[in-house]
Amino acid sequence: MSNKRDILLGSPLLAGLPETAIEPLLEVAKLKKLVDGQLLYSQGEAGEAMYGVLSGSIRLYNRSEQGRELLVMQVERGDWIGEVSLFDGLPRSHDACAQGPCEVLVLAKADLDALLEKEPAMYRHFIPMLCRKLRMALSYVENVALYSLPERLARRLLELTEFYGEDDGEQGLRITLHLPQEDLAKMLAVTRQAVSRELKRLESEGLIRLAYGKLWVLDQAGLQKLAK
Amino acid sequence: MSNKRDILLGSPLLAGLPETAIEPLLEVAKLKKLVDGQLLYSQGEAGEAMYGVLSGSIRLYNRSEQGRELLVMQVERGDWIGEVSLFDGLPRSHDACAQGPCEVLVLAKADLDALLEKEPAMYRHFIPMLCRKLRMALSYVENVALYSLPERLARRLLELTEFYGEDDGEQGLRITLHLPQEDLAKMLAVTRQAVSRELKRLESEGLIRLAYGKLWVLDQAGLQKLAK
DNA sequence: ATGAGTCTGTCAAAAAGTTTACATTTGCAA
DNA sequence: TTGCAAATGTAAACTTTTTGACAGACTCAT
Repeated sequence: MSNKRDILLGSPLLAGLPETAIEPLLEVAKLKKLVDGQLLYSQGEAGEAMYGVLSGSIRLYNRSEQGRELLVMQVERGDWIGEVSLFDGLPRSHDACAQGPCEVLVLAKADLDALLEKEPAMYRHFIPMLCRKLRMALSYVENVALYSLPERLARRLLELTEFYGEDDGEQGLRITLHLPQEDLAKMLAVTRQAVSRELKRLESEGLIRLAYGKLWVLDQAGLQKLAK
Repeated sequence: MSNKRDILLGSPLLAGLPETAIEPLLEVAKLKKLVDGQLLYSQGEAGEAMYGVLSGSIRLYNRSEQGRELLVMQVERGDWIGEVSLFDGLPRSHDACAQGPCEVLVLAKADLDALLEKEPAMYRHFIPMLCRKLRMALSYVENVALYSLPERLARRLLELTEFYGEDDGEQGLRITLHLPQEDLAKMLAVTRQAVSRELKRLESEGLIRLAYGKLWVLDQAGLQKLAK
């Protein structure tokens, strides 16, 4: 119990919540551990809870019947997912998979409803989150619909550098994220082969450096120019 | 003045708002008329107001530097747009253009802030709207990234039939919407020529009927099968 | 009724990305 | 250290869509 409380209070999940909401939330929320690849929920299901990521990361996928896969979002520690289905009652829009081992906080629909009933001021705290996700989705639309693969790849590498870039002593910024070309392809909605070809091209132009499972961004300005 | 009040009270814009919010809103909101094609706001600008559509429709576009255009959303009477930038303070994510003559209600940022300050319960009423837009955007992502042109076209035609389909005495449902193939192409993120080719194919298979500026859906089940 | 602007159909050449196939490299665990 | 699974590199053939170009059809306002 005290364990759950400590983890929760130490995470950014509750930042900005009114005091009066934190206590009851601590009461009802449950802790859940996920192993790598575990499915938290899947597209089409009814939404029974929302989840706060305490450690690890959760990936949201869309899958077509033909087996094509799209990696729409990676949610990190401190973020919530699954709230939309609780608000509008519609089915899950994605598969949610643990990427590596994860701990999530589970807030059941009934508990959320009760909390909101007692503390309607809490509604307000969902607005920035929804706005952020809406912008993310709209930007995804814009990118995939208006820009070619080389442009999208440059943009995505810059984004990833922003979030996961780290100076590791080598030249340039290392993108510290388990990110095989296969996954990058699923983000960009193209095949792995196409990504491989383009990455090689970027490397030959000196904009990035590649090694097995690793990627350094050497020339952000150069990528920016490609990104338009 | 009473004109504005009448229009407003007769529109679905205020549905669900608490009584205590409607009165002050009526006070501060302004009426604005737009001519066909008029730009309400444009991508990158700061958000100074949100807008409720009273009549006509507003289209949201993204444009690339290369001149490619994407028609992301068409907003109809009873819907609000532009609220996101007021909440998060970030620039407009789209160009907003009047499609045909429009009347919109203008709610300035300062007025919205004052209203929310006085009536924080109003935050709650933005949540369903944000959820709906988020789902729309996510579904757009899924479609454009996972499905081929023939599939996307079938899906879009079915959606349009849902919203704008009308029995006009002829065979099938007429899509009552000014929708040249050029615009359909901008929704689907392909060229007009590709849309023209695909529409012809659908017509030759008996799923739709085409005439200059008009389109009837003859076989929804058939489209559904194409849509996967 | 007519001319201008809008909308549609079509085609050939080019480009972009997929598919299929296979070889190689790397990291990790038994 | 060896064997396996994961990740990467490459290439030819193919498919889809774009590009650029043009002709014809339709509408509407003057």
